[in-house]
Amino acid sequence: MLSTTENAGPLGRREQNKVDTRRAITDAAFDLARSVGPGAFTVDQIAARAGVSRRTFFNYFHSAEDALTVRTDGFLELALAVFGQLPQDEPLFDSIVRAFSETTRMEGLSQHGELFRMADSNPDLLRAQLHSWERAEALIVEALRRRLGPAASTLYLTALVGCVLSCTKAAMRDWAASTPESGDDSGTQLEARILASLTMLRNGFADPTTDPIADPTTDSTADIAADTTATAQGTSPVPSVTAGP
Amino acid sequence: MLSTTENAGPLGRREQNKVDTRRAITDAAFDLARSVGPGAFTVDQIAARAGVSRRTFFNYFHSAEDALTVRTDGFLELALAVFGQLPQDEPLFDSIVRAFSETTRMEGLSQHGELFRMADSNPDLLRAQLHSWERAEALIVEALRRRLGPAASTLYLTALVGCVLSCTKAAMRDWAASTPESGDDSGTQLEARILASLTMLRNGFADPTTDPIADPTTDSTADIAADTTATAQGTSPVPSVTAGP
DNA sequence: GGCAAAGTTGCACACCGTGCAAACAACGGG
DNA sequence: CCCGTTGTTTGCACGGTGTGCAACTTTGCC
Repeated sequence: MLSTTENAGPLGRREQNKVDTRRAITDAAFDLARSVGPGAFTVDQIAARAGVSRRTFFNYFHSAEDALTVRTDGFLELALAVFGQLPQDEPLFDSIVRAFSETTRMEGLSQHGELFRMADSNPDLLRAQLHSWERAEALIVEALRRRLGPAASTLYLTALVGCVLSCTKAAMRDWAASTPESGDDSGTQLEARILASLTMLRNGFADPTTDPIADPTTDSTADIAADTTATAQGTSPVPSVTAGP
Repeated sequence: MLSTTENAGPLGRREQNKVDTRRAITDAAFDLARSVGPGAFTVDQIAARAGVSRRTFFNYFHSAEDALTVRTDGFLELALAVFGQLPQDEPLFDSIVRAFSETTRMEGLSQHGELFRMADSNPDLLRAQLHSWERAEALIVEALRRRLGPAASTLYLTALVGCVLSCTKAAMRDWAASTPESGDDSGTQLEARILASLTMLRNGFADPTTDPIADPTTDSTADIAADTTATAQGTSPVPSVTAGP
């Protein structure tokens, strides 16, 4: 029963080979997309660069664009995993905010932003990414349903999750657009935007003039929320046109 | 030759022919999707049924699925058109609610719901629909920017529009799932869900236990909103949403 | 070693999406 | 009415896509 054949880690050779192949394909796809541009290369080229046959590529991915959504999938799976580990008695919105804030610590964040930017010029890649978000939405709805119990209406759940993801998406878009070349602090830049957009959501988008990015140093989301509300009630009703920091 | 619409309107023969051809293609695509199922037919079949050549099909649409997003596009364009015609001094959220409520009066609403349901079993169709929503989002952001002026931050705009569309999408999903065979009142059923989800959004999704579908008779969403806002601020009726110039 | 399960590869085939040029139909002036 | 212009349709060709199938190779296990 005790086989002395050395296994590198908990994964068997088969599992490890699959992981490696998958990784080789996604890396090859990303390198090609970066060098010649998204949509400007063929599946054959990806397969050749990854060192596998064309047929094998299609054993792993449905299309060339799907091989580029791995980072997006990872981003969203990470958020889901973090959310699942948070205490159940924590206020719901706090859990959500923390889960998505944590995603800014993921590996390959800059690549993720780069792919976000690529989608602007490539409809097929955009569709693949949208599909990735959509799949994540279904998973998160399931997780939320387990947490909130069967009493919560489906409409409430799907609308909430859709809004949370829309806010995160908007934050990522803004972040990707504003940091073409990401520095070391790009993670915190993204986190600030996620925090800001989710705070807007929590406030029901009451105040259009708030530009929370201008002051991303606040570490407590409750402070931001209270602050925004206070601003809305304290100052006179909203000079929307003349709002300046 | 294609259609019996002898409309000698402002359209010349060329324009009219194009409209007819486009219509013939979309109708053929929808009929096929309904009869044999989405994704179970080829472009050649669509072209044959529409009475045009395969090449002509591709002069109008990029793919078979794109020919099925016309209703989705129409739905969102209608919302945008309604929104553009509303008075600028109306509270923003009220305009949004009204714009999307109006869409329930569109023609071919039941077909729209049917296509929504088809997307569940067809990834490519789902992607095409998601892309349609995405395109609409960009247009609505533009319209909102014109209304709110350049002071509103891009993050605020994109997050808000994304959330509004997510809520509408959730409403449509719930509606499409709950009314497999649509009756005459399906429009009001959908409208109630849109109202409910957008009210949730306005309240920042504060109360997970609310099941607004159970009581869709609420005619004044402002009541709910004012209630929540008053709770948060404690005093004045607060035009926080009303960023009117 | 040797067998069975799992994974890879080449091949064939239908389908997709597009550039191109010829054919065709709608305008509009003479 | 004829004819040139312009815009649309169509057939054709060609490379790329996605998948079923039948070898073939690798891995796991006795």
